[in-house]
Amino acid sequence: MTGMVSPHEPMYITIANDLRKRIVDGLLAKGSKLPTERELCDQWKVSGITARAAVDQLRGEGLVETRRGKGVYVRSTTPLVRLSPDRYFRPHTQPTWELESERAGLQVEMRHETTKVVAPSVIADRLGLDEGSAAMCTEYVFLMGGEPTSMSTTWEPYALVGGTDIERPHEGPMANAGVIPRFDSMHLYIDSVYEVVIVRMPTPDEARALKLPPGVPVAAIAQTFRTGDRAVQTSDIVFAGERYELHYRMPIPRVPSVSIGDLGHEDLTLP
Amino acid sequence: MTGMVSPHEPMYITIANDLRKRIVDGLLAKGSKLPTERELCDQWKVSGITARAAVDQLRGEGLVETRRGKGVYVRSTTPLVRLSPDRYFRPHTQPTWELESERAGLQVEMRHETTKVVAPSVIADRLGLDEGSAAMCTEYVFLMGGEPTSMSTTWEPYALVGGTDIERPHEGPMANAGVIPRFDSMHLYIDSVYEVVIVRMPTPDEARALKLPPGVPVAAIAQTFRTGDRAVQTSDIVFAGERYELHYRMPIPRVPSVSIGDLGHEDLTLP
DNA sequence: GAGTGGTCTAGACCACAAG
DNA sequence: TTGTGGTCTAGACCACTCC
Repeated sequence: MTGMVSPHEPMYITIANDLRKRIVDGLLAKGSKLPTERELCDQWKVSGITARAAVDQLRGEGLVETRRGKGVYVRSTTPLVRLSPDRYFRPHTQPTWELESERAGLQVEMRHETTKVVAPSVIADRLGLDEGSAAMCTEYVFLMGGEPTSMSTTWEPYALVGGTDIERPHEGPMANAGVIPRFDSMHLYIDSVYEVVIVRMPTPDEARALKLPPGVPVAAIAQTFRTGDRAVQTSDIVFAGERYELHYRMPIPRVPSVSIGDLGHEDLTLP
Repeated sequence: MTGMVSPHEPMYITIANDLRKRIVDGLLAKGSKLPTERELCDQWKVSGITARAAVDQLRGEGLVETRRGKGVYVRSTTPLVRLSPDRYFRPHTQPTWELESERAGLQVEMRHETTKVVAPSVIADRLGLDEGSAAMCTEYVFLMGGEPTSMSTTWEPYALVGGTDIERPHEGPMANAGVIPRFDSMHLYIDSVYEVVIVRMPTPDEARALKLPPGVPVAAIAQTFRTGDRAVQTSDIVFAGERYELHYRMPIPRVPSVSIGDLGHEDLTLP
């Protein structure tokens, strides 16, 4: 009686396919409003729950976003920020996040809080510290255009920074400088960074902190800066998916195992 | 009469919170079965659709997986495969995917098909070719333990490989060798790889091809191999999220802009 | 107040898995 | 055959947004 389009294809899939086609074909532009659920009920002769299932389907694909009391809107999926491959090169007077966000033309804000803690065991492991060692821990929330887009937690060995000018990343003469010039000022010259990226759905806490609509994934990065074999800083970083592009450029040595070494992978526990 | 836990908290959220706690506390182990929807209805005195909403919530968080006719099961979220930072180093007689999957102790299978095509404009752009240039295009599906885990499409300029021993990546003397030794054999020595990673939800096509349960995100990578400034191969790669860890190790030059160059980011259109 | 999405009821039938 | 999740009905009330 309704569509009966194809046997075995649920009605809500049919409706979702129709809406998706209109989105990818550009008939429904980025930011535009979809038919209301009640309009879908009338047009397709289905119950509210079926119309809703169609919208849920598209939301799960990250194509649309629902706004209570307003409607359903086509999401913009264009990444806002490029994390460039030269993000760790010197000169590096501005921290990475600030450079990158300004490149995207967005107002930038950072909230942070530094405390002295006992390093959690996975962190002690990443920093090459003994169990129970102290570390300076800084928690960050980054906002772009007023919206939170990433959060991270950074640990530095207290044995390295305790009692120095850079004990707290955002105080003293190197306040707000990036990690590289901060350690440069201690004559600890960072020469490599190791990153492990995984893709997953956010925890409810992360979804709340990053104001992620349902169905939006995140990239979680475990990052460690080293000078030689010594780890000087490690971080757990969570990015709102679809807002960031991560760029990597890696040289490929002409002969086996030069310069970067052949240390194999690292075992990093991810957030 | 039911839980009445807190005002304003929807019942399905309360149920989802309870189930999530039992999962993260380990009371419900990886792979174990959750209460059936009907059991949840009885235990919480709610209708089926509410019990279902709770399960949908956890599925959207990637915590559980539904199997029709069987039940709801706690997903294992441990990544199966590490893509190591030395994955592009020489010697490189085995292709990357094979090395990495075997490292994970899984049987590996690759399906591929190579055709000569006119390079799509975004691909021509990435390869530095004129519009309408020909390219050799290979489509891959990779399976681990019988399950598809990633898919990719690779393009190489026909002007470079056409009529040579390596025109088709899986035929001839260098059949099934990795991209680096293949081009080595042509005296084209690849010296850098550029990768752009984004995180997003799969398209319905991708979800079907990779057999992804609803709510599982993917990593999409645009990858280009170069010898000097000349691009010799570019790929669009899609990984099932939570099955891969991407590892990167990058040297940080002691002085600005050495060795790797300071070419800035690249504009790569992502799949 | 009118319109929107969010939650919910109390059922029903279907498709699939397993004994 | 029984039990599971998947889809669906025809309503209802609530919370939020905008006028």
